[in-house]
Amino acid sequence: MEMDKDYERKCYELAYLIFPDVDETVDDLEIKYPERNTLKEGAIVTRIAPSPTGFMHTGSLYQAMVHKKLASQTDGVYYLRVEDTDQKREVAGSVKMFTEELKHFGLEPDEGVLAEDKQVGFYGPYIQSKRKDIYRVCAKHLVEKGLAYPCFCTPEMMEKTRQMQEANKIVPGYYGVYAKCRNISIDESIERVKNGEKFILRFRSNGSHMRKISFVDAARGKIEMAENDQDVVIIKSDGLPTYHFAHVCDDHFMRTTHVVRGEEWLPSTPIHLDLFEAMGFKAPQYIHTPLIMIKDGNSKRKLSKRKDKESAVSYFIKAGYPPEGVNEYLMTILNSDYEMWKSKNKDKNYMDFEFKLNKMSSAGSLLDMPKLNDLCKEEIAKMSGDEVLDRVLAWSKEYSKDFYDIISKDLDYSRKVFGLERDNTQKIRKDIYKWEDVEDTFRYFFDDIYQKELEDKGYIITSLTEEKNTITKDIIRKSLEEYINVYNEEDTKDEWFARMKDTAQKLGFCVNMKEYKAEPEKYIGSIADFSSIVRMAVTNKKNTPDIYSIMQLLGKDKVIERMKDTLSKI
RNA sequence: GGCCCGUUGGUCAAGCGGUUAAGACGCGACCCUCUCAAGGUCGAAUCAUGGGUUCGAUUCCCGUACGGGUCACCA
Repeated sequence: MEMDKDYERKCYELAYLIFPDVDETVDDLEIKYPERNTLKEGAIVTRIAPSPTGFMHTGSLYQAMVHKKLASQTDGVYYLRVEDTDQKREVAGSVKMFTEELKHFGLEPDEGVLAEDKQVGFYGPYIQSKRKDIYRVCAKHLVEKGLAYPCFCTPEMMEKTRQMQEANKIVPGYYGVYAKCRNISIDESIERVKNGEKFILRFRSNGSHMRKISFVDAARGKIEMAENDQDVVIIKSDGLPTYHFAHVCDDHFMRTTHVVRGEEWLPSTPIHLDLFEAMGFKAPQYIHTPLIMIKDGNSKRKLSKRKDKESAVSYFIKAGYPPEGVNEYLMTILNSDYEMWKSKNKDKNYMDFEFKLNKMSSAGSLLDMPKLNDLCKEEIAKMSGDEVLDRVLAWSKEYSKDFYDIISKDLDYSRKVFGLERDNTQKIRKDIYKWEDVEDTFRYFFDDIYQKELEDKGYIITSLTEEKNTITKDIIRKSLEEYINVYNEEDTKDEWFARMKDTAQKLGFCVNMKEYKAEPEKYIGSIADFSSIVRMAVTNKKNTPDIYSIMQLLGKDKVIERMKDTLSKI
């Protein structure tokens, strides 16, 4: 009894020695950062917690979607907290990039760090390096309770212990008898701190590896794991907390109800539960999301920052994937019944969908680029020509300046180009899924690009002779010569095609595809071949939308000029 | 290696003890067609494996294999 009182007193003495300037208490913080009572029952408070490493992972976007959905569905709060406790890895400008990228996808938070210089909310500061005082109050609390202690071990000593443990096949780590500083007397600790010896702070775990704990993951259900028995570091030598400790303090005092994080955190959840209990805090609900994988040879692995360009959200922005399409894709891998719902609610978007935690898949899914492309294609197909132009303008201004200059020269013309087979309701063109490809798809509409391509790659029309030996250079020449004479810009589409057929027939082409297919040897080629000659002469492309519309857009002079030019090169 | 999570066609997946095992992407064929893209019709293709439990297992339990994650003063 006497001893306990004495020990208790010494813990306070030690706490005071370590934190002489901390006079706030955990109870003070409880009052300063009260529970969010204004929220209605069942409101979910979530947070996205990026580290400012200059890189936003695609997985973070996926999680941002979960946060946004959960919070908005329950009239809760989704906030952003910057986790910058590892100052070595910090990259300037990260916060700006992160918030802008979230915004790009319409997944901006409601609270916390909303922009580089903008924080909103009563639970701040929302940047961990600015919350040092809070962690110190909490750490002091643990020292006072005898639940944290100074550790004087050097990295070299730690390394030796680890090697010994590995050699002897003992569970590695700092715990039990291997936790040297855990087992020194409180008097010695006090003495060594007084002497100015360097130390860090460790948690004193009372857990045992032999016991099991279980908790309910809101997406995966009950999970059973060994209790934590590691005396993890809570305050590092730079005075900042480790992730484990910051998570516990912040999510408690920011009143987070649901912690949505990647599966890689699952193994350390017992540590967090242990810490929550030690602090006397109620633990939040955990949701561990599956990792996004990528195919690597015959196996799959986690998206890697170094190897996979798709691991960075910025990749999708730079390539000009429409955010709507990316979001659609994320939803399909996020909630298993989304695609079903979507097919019944084509006109609605993902914000109208009721996201359910128990419908979350727990297996890591492969990033399926063809599927993403398809979804993006569908989204772009919904846009009008004007909208496509606006988007291409906005994208190219940022990522393809030359192209931007070219298309903004004559906006009326560009509007018609991008409205091609798009504004005429019935057959909507679906051949673009990202803005990056637009320049190549429409290159023949813009003289500068068209000319450059001819110089670089040459005239592809001669390739026709290789495909079909009846189509000789002579035939191509005759076809163009003939067609130049009869082309009439005033023709309606039907008249135009009749004229095409007429010309083709005179030269020996078959104008009826069925007849041609039945007896191809009777003709030098079909109307399709003749069309190809015209198409290539005008666009230098094998495949394009309807040539009539293209010719109309280009105008007679240019059409004739291009055909003559091609003629001179055969 | 210890611990944890996971495993239905090539990919994403529905299913929650009895189904001809949905659907989407991709792939193939055909149709439409001036070429593509699109659209239409059709098609090939899946319950990792061995034991239980049960009248009956894709579904429940255990083992095995395989894949992934994690074991820091990084998050």
